[in-house]
Amino acid sequence: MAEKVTPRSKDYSQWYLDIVQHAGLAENSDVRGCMVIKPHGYAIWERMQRALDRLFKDTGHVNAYFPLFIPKSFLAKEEEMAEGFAKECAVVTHYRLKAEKGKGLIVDPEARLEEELVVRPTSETIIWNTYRNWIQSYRDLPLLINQWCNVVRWEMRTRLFLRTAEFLWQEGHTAHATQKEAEDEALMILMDCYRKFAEEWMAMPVLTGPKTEGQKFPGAVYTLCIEAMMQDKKALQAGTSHFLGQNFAKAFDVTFQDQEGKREHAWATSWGVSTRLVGGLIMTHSDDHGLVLPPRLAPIHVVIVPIFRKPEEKQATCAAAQQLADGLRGLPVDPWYGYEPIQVKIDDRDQHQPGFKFNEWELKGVPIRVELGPKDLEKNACVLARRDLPGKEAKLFGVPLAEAPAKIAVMLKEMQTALFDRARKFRDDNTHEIDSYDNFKKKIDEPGGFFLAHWDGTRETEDRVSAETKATIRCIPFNRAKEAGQCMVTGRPSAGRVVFAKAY
RNA sequence: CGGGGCGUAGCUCAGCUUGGCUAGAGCGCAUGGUUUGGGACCAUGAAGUCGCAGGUUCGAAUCCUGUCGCCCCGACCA
Repeated sequence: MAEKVTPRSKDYSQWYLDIVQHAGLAENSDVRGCMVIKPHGYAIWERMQRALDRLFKDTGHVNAYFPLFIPKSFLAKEEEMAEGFAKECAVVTHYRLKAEKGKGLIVDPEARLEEELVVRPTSETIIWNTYRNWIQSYRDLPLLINQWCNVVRWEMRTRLFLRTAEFLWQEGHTAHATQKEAEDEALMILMDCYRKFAEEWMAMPVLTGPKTEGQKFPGAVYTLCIEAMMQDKKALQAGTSHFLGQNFAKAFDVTFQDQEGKREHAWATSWGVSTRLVGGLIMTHSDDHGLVLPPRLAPIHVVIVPIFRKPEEKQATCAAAQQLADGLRGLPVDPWYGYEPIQVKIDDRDQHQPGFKFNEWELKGVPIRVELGPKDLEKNACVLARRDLPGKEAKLFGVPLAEAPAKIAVMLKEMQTALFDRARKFRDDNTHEIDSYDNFKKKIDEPGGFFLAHWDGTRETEDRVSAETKATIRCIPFNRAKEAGQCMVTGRPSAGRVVFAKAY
């Protein structure tokens, strides 16, 4: 058997690249650092978008669109942000090319922009500059806006989905009349949208809590995050929600009159998740056979492989497959599947043998495979295989065709739960309390994982750990035990344990 | 940006050390036939500016210089 996927145990990075390539998710483009998202990868992102968009809408947000280009002076207005993003901005300096004999196209030196434009690395500045005109009164608040777009951050080192120079994301930007309302918003987005989406749709368990001062978003008062553990036990920041205080309102002079007629600066939040989630999805569930997709995000839920050799067998099995597909599509539409009927594919290609098809659909991560051959038809039955339970042993034989649609619907839900439970067990099994820094240094690489340790709360200590071990504080979990202790590095008092890990 | 590795057909790679005649293989692809319950087989065929640009040479995939890109490690990074 020609194995296409490098086993995780042999080379985790190569395994990841193999999955991305062989499942047809994305490839590197000829533009440095920029990827082409292929149809199967984009379909997953579309399903993520749809679920997230619904969560945002259900919590009162609306979509809008702001420009790709940001005047350099806007970016400069919020000092922390300017500093944070300066090193990774693409800049537009000219607005015209010209054809020159022998040289082809050259940048027209006559066409220099009066003010250079930055390709958005994030849109707080252009949006708050716009909000100045939109916000006059407390009656204009809250303003709850999201946008789906691309952003560019000129990264030194890129990895498909996980870190690319251009990526797709959503960024929410809200304005509020009070500090409390803005803080509630940042928390609500984190817990009711991001955590909920990660756990219930992606089946990816996440820790929730604030970042440390050193890890927060430039321009934020504080940053909340969802943080997940990948199968190599490294952490992935999967989403962030920022309380921005009045920093941007002040930088862009956004004020409103409150009920007493007083002028106040508006309070802000911003929050985002990106195509990085696709990388997280891969690294949470997939195995050495290929991609494993949680049913709620799978572009195809069920593939039916009719098995035949003679034309009359093809005719019979394909007809049965069609009938089964109709049965599945005819199930009551359940928002659980992503706001549309179950997606079914019949693979009736006759240039490939069934075994080939089984492997191919496993590589692509289709949650349920139905095998339907002459022997099954004799019994009016089919064979069901769940993607996360590989091997012949796990197949369900002799499932009556009449019962298959209902059975498959149940299996999809069971698989979703099983993936989440397995991922959570993996994370919990690889999360350790630790009190000795020497011990920590020994264990951070092998076995690795999340380490719950006391920390004195200082930037210096965090930087020292980072410099000495490459591990960072991923999050100060909301649900940590109330347990005073001593910093594992300095021995100074600590209010509770934080999560140290190596991260993507 | 520093260290290392690699760029030859869509993919994986051989050939390079020691320059030479028509640049190869496997997979994939096309056509025909036999097959078909876990990656079938036979036959025929299409497909490569040897990453790019210079240079050395009678002659460069092969040697030299430069350059671009990818991968790994570091630095950097929400």
